[in-house]
Amino acid sequence: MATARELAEQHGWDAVTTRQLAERIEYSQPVLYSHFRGKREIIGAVALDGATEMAAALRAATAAAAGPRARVTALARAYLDFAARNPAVYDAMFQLDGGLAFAHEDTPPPLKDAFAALLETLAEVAGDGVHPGLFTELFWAALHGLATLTRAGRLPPEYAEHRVELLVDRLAVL
Amino acid sequence: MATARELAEQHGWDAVTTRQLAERIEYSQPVLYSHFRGKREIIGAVALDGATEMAAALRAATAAAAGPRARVTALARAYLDFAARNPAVYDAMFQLDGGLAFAHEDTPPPLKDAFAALLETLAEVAGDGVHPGLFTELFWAALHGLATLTRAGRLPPEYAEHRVELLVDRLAVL
DNA sequence: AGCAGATGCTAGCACTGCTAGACATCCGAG
DNA sequence: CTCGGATGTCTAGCAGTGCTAGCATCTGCT
Repeated sequence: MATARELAEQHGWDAVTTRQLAERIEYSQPVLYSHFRGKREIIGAVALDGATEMAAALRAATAAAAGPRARVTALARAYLDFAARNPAVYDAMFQLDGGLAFAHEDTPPPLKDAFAALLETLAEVAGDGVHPGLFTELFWAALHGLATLTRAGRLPPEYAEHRVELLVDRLAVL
Repeated sequence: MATARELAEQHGWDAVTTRQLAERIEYSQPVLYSHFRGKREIIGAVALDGATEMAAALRAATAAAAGPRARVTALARAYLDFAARNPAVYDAMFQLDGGLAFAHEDTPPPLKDAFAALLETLAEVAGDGVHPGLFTELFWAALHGLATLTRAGRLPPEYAEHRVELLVDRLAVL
């Protein structure tokens, strides 16, 4: 898993072939298949790992901020920062097919927890009469859009900070 | 191009192999390479085609609505509707690597025009002192996040409409 | 009639994820 | 002290991928 993640961050997921991976861990290919059902499951494992890490990063960022507005801003920045610093892991979580279930009762705990980390901070700024879960989904979608479009070169990176401020200003009810 | 799009919509982009494609158009593989430099360019061509179509769909939706609020809501619905109805084309535009340039001066006209279609309607609700382009980028990112996360099964589809309403309520200044 | 360019094909390369079957090695029962 | 089975690993190979080199054929101009 660690090697897959490392390889993906260095040369992109395209470079993470079973042969490359096997060579790096100094085993032959079939050994991989006695630990994972296939490449998809390797991606899924990296994704779960990343989800745990992201949840921790989000909580650390919000804990260090005082007041609802500062917390939400810190949350958004931490999210986008995580996506920018760990593009391969972010891809494994949300872009690639890791065979993971979302928004079901059988969603793996790390994923649920990452969503919970968002919810904890966002619930207090959802506004009256707005379901916190729904608000979190919307806020998350906006962050996800910013993260993916920016990294894919679809949005110029210069004004990233302005977009975050606008996002918090408009979405959060303070 | 039409065959590639058809095949992608029916069985996903994974099924769009040069062999499959060649067989469907009743030619051999190498013929594809005398029209396109590679598979990437085929995806790019489908993407450009889709961008033109999307721009038209967005303009048609907003033209039929009266008042800023109705226009923005119609725009958002039309965008998400397009993504839901043409998942393969949407993927070609924003998810896959079609070798297209974004946010540069050499961005292909259809892509610029699709962004312009968003800008036309969103500029009037950006709010005072907010750059219309920046606002459009943020709104677009939110829509993109909703579209991709919903289709990937990351967001439950039941409350899609509520999310759109919340998005318009919060982001647009009316 | 003969040539040139366009147009298409067959065959093949290097790569992908994945698997069957053989081979070693070790551990515990008799 | 032997030996059967479990365990772990490997080599070799399959079917499929994007892409290309090189050869055939057909068309239209001179």
